[in-house]
Amino acid sequence: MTQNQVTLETLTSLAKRRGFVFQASEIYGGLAGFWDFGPYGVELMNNIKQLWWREMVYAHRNVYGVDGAIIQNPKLWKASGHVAGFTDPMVEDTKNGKRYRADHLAGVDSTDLNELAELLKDKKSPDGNPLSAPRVFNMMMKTWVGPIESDDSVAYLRPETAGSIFTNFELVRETTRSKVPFGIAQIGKAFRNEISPRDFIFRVREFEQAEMQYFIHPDNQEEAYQYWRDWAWNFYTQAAGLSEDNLQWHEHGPTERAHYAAAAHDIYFKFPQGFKELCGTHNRTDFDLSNHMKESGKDLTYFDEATRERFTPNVIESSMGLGRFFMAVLCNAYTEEKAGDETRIVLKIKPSLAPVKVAVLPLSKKPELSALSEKVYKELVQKTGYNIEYDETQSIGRRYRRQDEIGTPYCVTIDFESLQDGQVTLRERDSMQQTRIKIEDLAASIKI
RNA sequence: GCGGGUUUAGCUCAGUUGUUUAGAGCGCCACCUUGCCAAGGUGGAGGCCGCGGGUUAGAGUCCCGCAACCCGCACCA
Repeated sequence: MTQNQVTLETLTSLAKRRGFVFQASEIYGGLAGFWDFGPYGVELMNNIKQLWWREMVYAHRNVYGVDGAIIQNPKLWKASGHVAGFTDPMVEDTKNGKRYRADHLAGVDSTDLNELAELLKDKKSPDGNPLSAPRVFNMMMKTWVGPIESDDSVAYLRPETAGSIFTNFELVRETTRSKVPFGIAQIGKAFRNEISPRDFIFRVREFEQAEMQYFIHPDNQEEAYQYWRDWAWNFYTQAAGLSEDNLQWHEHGPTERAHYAAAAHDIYFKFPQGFKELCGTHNRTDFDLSNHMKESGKDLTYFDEATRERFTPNVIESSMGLGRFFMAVLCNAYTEEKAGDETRIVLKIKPSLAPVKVAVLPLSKKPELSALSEKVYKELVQKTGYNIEYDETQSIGRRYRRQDEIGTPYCVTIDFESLQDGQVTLRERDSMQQTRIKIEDLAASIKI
């Protein structure tokens, strides 16, 4: 058995062939950085979201969910630092086209193009070539609200979901009558004009995040930071079933951190292209609430009745890219093993995450078998509520392999004896073990 | 965004120095098979050869532009 030897090509090919992920607007040649989820992809993604939501929101009695708008008042992104931080002045080497941060080359912390142009006037590129004039690169996607495109109506598609959590901090606290510490969680799309989308769905321009902001007393930073780091590790290894061998910690150095973070610990996953970021636990301090107070003029401080103390809550963030997690789940599950002379491809995915839980497979297309199989199928759907598939085409072996390839944990086969004895064969994905059981015991025998 | 490579069936790929109806394996569909791990037989569907322009009597093949993907570089709040 070789596990996690999957290449990016194998993964992309499987994802398309089996209906997990398609290139967005493929018939028009696609669009760099955008992907669509197919029938099995959307099931897997929904299961992933459900798992995270359960472990994050339902498992913590002081964590609440919200679902914010993608487009917010542009002032929000000014306060969050994204208008400044996401807009980088860049210069180009005029000979070889290599691009550099103008402020880095000039050795100043400035986004003023005139100032940078002046400072870089006589500078050469690291390769000794003349530089172009500095230009602004904006990573935020722009749009216009209302039918008239003017500077007044410019808005941005959110570059991260967190923004609306901070703006709703006070409303959520009030409506849930929460005391600090408490958390607000959100799953949703975010958009960034990445310069070069890469590596399948790893680096994309439209992506989905699952993140939670935990509001705490400033004295509790260490404790909360540690708690959410441990939570993240347990989530991936226990709840999601990722192998510990495929995960490692990565602590951000001072130059790596986002503009808002005082400390950052990422978990990296062993993707086909190497160990790369899967999720992050960041200490955002009071950066966000303080800036929103400044920009909005609203008071977002918290008064602790017990200690008679007023303070600006600090924030520990737990965030993850769902597309990356999706990819990690597939990589972690992908297995090739020998079955006779053939290579069997099987996604050893956690049953709770599997896109299809059970496949009902009549051994023959004879009407009397189809009738019983349809009945078994319908009853199973009703009793379990699972996504269940019905397949009667081609040989039984082939149908098993189809289900293996999408990670279906159970197959039920119905034969002519079933008509007599009311029993069917339940086949388990990983062991390929078969057991004969009564139809009425079927639903209870399926362990997800 | 820069440099290099690639793009032909759902997938993986072959197509010679330009020439008539563009191929293979796998996959898919139908029929046969009381049939349990990609079996076999027969039949079938599926390609404007990435898109657009050009050269030519004639282009999958040569030239130009664009797009997407892959590998480096740079970028990654």
